Amino acid sequence: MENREIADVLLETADLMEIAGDDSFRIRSYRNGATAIEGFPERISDVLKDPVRKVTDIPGIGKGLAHVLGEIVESGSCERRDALLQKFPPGALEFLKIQGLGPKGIALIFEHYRIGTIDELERLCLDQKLRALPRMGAKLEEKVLRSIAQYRQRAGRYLLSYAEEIADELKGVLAGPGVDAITPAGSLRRGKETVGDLDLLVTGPGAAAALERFTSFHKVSEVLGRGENKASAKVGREGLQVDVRALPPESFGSALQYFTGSKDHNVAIRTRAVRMGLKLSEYGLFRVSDGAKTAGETEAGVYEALGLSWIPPELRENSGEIEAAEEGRLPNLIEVGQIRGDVHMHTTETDGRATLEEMAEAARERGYEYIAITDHSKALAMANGLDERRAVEFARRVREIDSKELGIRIFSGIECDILKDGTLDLADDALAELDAVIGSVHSHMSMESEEMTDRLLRALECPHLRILGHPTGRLLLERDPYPFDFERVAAEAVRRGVWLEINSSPQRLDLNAVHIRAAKAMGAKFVISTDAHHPSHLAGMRYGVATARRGWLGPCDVMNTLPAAAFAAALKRTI
DNA sequence: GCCGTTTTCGGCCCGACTGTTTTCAGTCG
Repeated sequence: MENREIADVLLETADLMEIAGDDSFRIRSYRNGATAIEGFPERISDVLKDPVRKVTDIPGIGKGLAHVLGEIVESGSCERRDALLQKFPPGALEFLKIQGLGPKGIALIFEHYRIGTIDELERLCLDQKLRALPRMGAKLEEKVLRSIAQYRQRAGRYLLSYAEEIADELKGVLAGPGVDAITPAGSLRRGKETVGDLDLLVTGPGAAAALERFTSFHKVSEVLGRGENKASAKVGREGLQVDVRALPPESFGSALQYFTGSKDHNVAIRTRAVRMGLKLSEYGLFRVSDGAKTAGETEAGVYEALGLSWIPPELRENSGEIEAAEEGRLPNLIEVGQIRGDVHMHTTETDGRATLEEMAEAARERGYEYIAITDHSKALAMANGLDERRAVEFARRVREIDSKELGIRIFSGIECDILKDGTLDLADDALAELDAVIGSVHSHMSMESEEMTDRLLRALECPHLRILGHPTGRLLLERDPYPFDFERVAAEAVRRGVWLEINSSPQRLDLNAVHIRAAKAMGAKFVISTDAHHPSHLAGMRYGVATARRGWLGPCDVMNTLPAAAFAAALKRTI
């Protein structure tokens, strides 16, 4: 059992405990324990097996949780969770994802109505029965209905990072004698921020045996179908659908092209083929006149036969890439290796889980030339945000460490809250002391579009602001972006020389590809950063880079591809 | 439930908004 899965059980238990009204500090301990386990470098199940090791040596794990961990590794659940699942209907945990309903509200609903599904909750709102309960009213019913609609929209989708995790695990399962290659296709290959299902292509004489291993994999919860060339199954606790296809080498290229999509891209490509007297399917590219096969072994060969240069998967959305490929003007896309520094990260000074030194060391190991330490500002009280005095003091410490030559340049910075009125959370003279100021919205997100636009425009007026952090505030599968006039804000950012962040956190990926491309057209500059709260998060850079590629960005558009000295100079430049 | 220690239990992060009240609980970040 992976640490991540153990952590999920703990988090789920904590959620249930919250509905049950358990002690809030005990609940927090469960959450803290989950965080500790998720970030732990070794497998907890191995540590548990080792008679010499003690899980209680992990900070945040005491006697109580050690016992719970044993139960989880043993059975996949724990007594407390099972008891709570008995007490509440199975849909209880889903209810927590509905905005406006918290644990107290859910408990109250369960007390009065026997419901257990989102559908029944919707019925309750439509029948105006929620308002009969204390402290609930018409507005809440509306809010819940709106939220249910959003919830349904994202149901059945998974974060890119999660799909990648499952894909990596399945690669290990599928690998074996006679298996030449295992290639993920679909939206995972295109680097889309969320993924509906997973397509894995297997080639080689051992492919049939690989399908067998797949369907008997212990994390498969339900086999949906199993034929000679294809197997489908639901995998993992979340039930992600995975299709594994065995392919002959002669049609690998056309199959990869076909299963990578997107649908729109493929429709356009096939239409193009028809116009050329060809027919494209997953089995190959064929001449209509005599049925002869003209391509199919490699993907590049398929595109070439259609008069196109090979199109990077991230661009395949039928949004101009085919024309560009035809005219030989596909963009030179940015690559992960071109990023020279991560310029948005947190430390234990606020809500990060590693020290400044640990983060710097991890960044150095990744081969970065520089980083910026950007902890939170005071408005984010729950994160122990920095006030002016602490911010300046911390910047001094950062500079001291920097001068000690850790083998990496460290810029002092802050992720400063953009307050409700658009002013920044810290005074100008304090911000002036810092190398890199990111401005981000973390509160008052339900403003009207006009007000939010004004707020962001006002923030851009601050002369010290260098980067607009996660500009739309979305949380994937959780919270929609706040509404604002993106064009106006991007134009103003360009005018003032403020860079737009592409936040690589897999829960954010903010800006999205569409905004990136629009902003680039307006002349915007970007940074791609991870918002890391732990050394392990630094690896998330690839998601941001994938998103940037989907937005057609090249290395020249991204400031943190600059060498340290040039980046430092760019930080200083003011309009 | 964890931690730290003043070794045996007290402290653990909190401010602000929202919709519901008629003084504030619940939710959110």
